[in-house]
Amino acid sequence: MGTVSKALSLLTYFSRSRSLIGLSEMSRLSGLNKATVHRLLTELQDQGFVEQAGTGREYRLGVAFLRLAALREAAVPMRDIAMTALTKLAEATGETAHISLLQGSTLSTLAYVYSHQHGTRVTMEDAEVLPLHATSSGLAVLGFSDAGFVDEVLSARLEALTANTETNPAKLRKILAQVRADCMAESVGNFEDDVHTHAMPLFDARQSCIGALAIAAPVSRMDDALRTAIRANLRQAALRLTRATGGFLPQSFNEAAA
Amino acid sequence: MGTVSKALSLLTYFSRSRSLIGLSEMSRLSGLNKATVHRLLTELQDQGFVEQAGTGREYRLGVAFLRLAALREAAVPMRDIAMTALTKLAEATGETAHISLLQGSTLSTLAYVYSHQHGTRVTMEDAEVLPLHATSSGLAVLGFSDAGFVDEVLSARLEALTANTETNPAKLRKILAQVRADCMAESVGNFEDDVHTHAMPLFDARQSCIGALAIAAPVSRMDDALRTAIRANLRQAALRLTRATGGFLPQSFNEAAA
DNA sequence: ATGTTTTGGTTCATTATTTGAACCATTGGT
DNA sequence: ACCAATGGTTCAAATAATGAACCAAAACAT
Repeated sequence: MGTVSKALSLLTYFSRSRSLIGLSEMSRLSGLNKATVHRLLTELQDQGFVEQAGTGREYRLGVAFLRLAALREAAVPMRDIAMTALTKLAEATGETAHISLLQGSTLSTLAYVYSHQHGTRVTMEDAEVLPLHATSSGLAVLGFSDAGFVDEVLSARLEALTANTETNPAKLRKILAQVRADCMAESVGNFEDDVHTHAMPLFDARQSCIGALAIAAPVSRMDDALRTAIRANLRQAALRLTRATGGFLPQSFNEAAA
Repeated sequence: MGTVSKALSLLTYFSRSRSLIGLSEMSRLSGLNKATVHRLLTELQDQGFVEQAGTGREYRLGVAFLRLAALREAAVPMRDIAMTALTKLAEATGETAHISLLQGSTLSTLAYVYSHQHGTRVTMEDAEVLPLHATSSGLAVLGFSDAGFVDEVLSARLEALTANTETNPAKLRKILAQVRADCMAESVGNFEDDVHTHAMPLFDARQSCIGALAIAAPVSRMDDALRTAIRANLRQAALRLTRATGGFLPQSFNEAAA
């Protein structure tokens, strides 16, 4: 594994619940020698990608990400376009709309918008990590990812997060076939009880799946009319979002959507 | 120079006006061999830090920055806090408020807020690059940066952007001494004609200066009352912003501010 | 107060990775 | 049709990275 890849992979150990990581802890998480981790983190720190904070001089993500994210948004206003799409989706459906991006073998929530039409709603958190096998967003992504990646994900230990979570790889493959046929994933109580979600994949300029757009609603509100509205609005919004951010739909998606 | 540093330094060549860079172009900009650049960019691409787009398969910043910026904001909501501070500053002063972060030897605009109290205003652009020697933000940063960095900046070729731009290193050092005494930088027509700006430095958890908070107004509106209001509001907002994002003021700043 | 464990950090002989001149196929310009 | 520039690849030689062993300080347990 290249040195640059090693350094960048250290960044993936940061999460919402683990925003500060010490040197020894990072060594344990990554399996790399403490001296190696120290050197890699020092190079990341010199360029502002991590910084030290906290009492024990733990590391956290640095301000370079804010800067470069702003630069990336100036070039491809993906988050801005996503916020517009999410707002419209939330208004049109009355439910929570969110977008997440692929990070390794998980999804990271980029943004979400709540609807205020009801007294209850499905809640999200910034940068929340979503598993691939147990969410509609994850299934949408897997449905349009290359076979090697799907194999890798399905051969890992799949955690049952609710009584409903599907963890049988053969059954998941069948679900993925359906996702490909529908160009949409649907999930009921797989990740959280009483939550019914729909998701569609998003693609980049090279037709690679990079994330998903999703709508989450309480099961109790999901009648046929709501489901039809969600499916129609989500389809339109996801296709528009991929195109608006300079992405292209893969052939397999186009064929199934026809 | 370490391999990781080399790879990350490639990212700094992207700018608002140069969001797509081809392999050969990046080789010329960085002075690195084309094969080396290709390998470094490939490793960055594998982790989502750059992606290929455009007709000639040029590279641009990737979606990983959006994801990790969201994660960083979840941990230290600096941009969120900054937007609140900028909004208040713009309202309190009636002028354009903005925040920029240090990137190498320049500043990168992170966010800005306009006031709508007047028919005219100083305008900004997302991710706009600001020079250090010719802006109040830059002078604020230099005033509270280590001597080696100041030497490096002042020994480079300093561009005269207006007839007013100070480019004499000895004079600039005198200006920096004044910035340190005032804990604030002030600049009239140095970067743009007819624009009067004030800026204060922002610090990180290790007391390093990482950027500046600034207010820009047309020269024609800058009377004593406005100047006093700007200075008071800016001082309060900058100190609060450093503290709210877990930063600490360096000793030199505390002594001068007393 | 003392001893133990764990931490962040450093060193340098050894090992692994990176480098870049030379090359190739394709695209763009004249 | 020819030339220039592009993105991309190869692999012997060169350079950087590695990690076991070590250190001082801090945290923890008694």
